[in-house]
Amino acid sequence: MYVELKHLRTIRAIQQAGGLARAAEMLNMTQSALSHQVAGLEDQAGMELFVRRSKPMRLSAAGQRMLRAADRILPEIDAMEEEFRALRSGKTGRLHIAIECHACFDWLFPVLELFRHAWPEVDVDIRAGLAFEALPALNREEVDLVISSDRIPPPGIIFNPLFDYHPTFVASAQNPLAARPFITAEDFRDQVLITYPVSRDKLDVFTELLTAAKVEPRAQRTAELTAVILMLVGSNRGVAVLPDWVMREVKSSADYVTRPLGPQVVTKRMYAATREEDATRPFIAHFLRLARSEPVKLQRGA
Amino acid sequence: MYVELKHLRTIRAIQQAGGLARAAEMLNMTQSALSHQVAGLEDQAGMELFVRRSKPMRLSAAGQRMLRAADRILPEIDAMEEEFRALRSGKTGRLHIAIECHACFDWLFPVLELFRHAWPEVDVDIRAGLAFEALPALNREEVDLVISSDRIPPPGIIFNPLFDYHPTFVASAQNPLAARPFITAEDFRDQVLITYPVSRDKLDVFTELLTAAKVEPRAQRTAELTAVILMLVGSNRGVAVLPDWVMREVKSSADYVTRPLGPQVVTKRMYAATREEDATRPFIAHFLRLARSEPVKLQRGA
DNA sequence: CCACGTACATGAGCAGCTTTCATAATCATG
DNA sequence: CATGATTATGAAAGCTGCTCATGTACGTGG
Repeated sequence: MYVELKHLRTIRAIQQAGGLARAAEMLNMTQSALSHQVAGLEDQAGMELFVRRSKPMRLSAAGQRMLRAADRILPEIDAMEEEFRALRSGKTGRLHIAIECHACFDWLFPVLELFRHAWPEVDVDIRAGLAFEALPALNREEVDLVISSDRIPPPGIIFNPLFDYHPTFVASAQNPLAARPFITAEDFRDQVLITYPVSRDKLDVFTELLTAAKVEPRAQRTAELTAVILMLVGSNRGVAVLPDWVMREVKSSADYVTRPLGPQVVTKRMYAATREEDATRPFIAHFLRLARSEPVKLQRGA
Repeated sequence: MYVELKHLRTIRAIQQAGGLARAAEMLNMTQSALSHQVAGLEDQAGMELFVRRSKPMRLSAAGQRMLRAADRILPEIDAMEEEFRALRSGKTGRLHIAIECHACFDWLFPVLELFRHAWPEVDVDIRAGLAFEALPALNREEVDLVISSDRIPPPGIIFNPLFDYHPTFVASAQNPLAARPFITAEDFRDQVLITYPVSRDKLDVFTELLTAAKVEPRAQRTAELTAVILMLVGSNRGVAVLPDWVMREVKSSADYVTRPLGPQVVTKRMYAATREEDATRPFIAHFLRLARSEPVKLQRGA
């Protein structure tokens, strides 16, 4: 038995039109074509789908069963086609974001909150892409946008610059390093360094400072959440290097000191990687605009 | 955009097979055919449904949306086809019953209880067909079986005999007619007659007795439920004529008397009307068997 | 780095399904 | 019983969708 949507549409049309001739008109075909089609379908089904005893042909019990399927399925198809139309016109789409940078949650949530209101039809999701390689996933269309620091863009991928930030040293006010105007690699030798639980090539403090200087901190411990890291730092259990925008709550507190990395200030750039063809889509462009303007407000507010 | 189930099957197959070539094999067609089809579908959709950057072709975001539709719709189609197979093999079907006879609930429920266990897959329903003409509904396949007393079968309809019964007079033991050995038409002149609220041509007491004798009872009042009629009779508010099988509870009570209609005993036959082609279907035949044997047990138990 | 294998795309040709046209059969009604 | 409405049927045209043959792109191992 090989059913097609065509058949379901036919069943529904005959039911609605209350007769084969009228239904044929609804479907823009001749009465003859419909008659042939119905005959074929009944052949497939192996039974009569219509009662012909009364003249305007009516659905039989089996036909009514098929109508039930039609009434459930065809609206789903219509809904899907509607979504595709919206997708084509650019009013909707999918924005699944992978972040390689733990601290980015801080500015990403406010940005997404704004985005969500502007593009309610877009399917938004975040995947804390720590477990997998985010950039290849972009190519496979498993995700649509990757938040990442500077890297070499693979072919087909564009790195859209968002904003610059300063990886900033933070310690307890009790820590001896609080006396320094800036912090150098050597200063970490005697410190417990608290970081996110990711590989060193994704941690600014290593890529920008320690790896090049071949300095190993006294110890390293990890915490998942920014708040936890700051708590540990506050109780002088260690020091950390975090992007400047997460410092806004801490700067006003007397318990903490924040210092630039030095001697020359380290500046990094945050990027949103997208597929080449997506970069100009209206809602992606809007997201990029938001992701450029909102985080700097946090940085200023710091 | 003209989607067909074929396309949904294709999407699903490519997803499951993880590639176009393997999917083509699954669907028993050449790789070329599938490639053409996918191209056509993407043309319809107006966008790429697959990512071709990585070699085994994968679903794009839009393709994943279509896969979701496929995963919802195709199982429904499979289920329907399964039902049709069962329908063809006679293991299942529909048994929507219309009853023209109020008192028939009494024996119909026990019969359906037995039937339900034997044919759990058959869709059973009762329509208290008092509001509409049941026999034409049979022809239109709105119902599949009509419980009815003797009539002239319309063409295409078979009246399957079930059992014989005696319309029986019932009155309070206080009623003067309790003294009579049998009840004649004339006896109703002074009585309040309690009946179901249906037209006289569906009431045995009229069709078999009063109409022919041109006798009008002193008054007629109606009640929907058999139990209510018996209650009214028990308190001597009137008399009634009911099928013998409903008398079983009443006969043992000293409050009631039951008497045959006379002088010669009136016998009627109950029928189950079905469409000609349905009469031999296994589950219909089984229902008929049950409807022949079970009610007589009630009659004997009376 | 080249040769080869794998995976998908493309074009031409053809078979078969679907539609149309013309007409017949059937049914309901006045 | 004639008439109009509704569905069925058969033949022929047309088009869809398939296969075959071949091309292109990508990755891989010698």
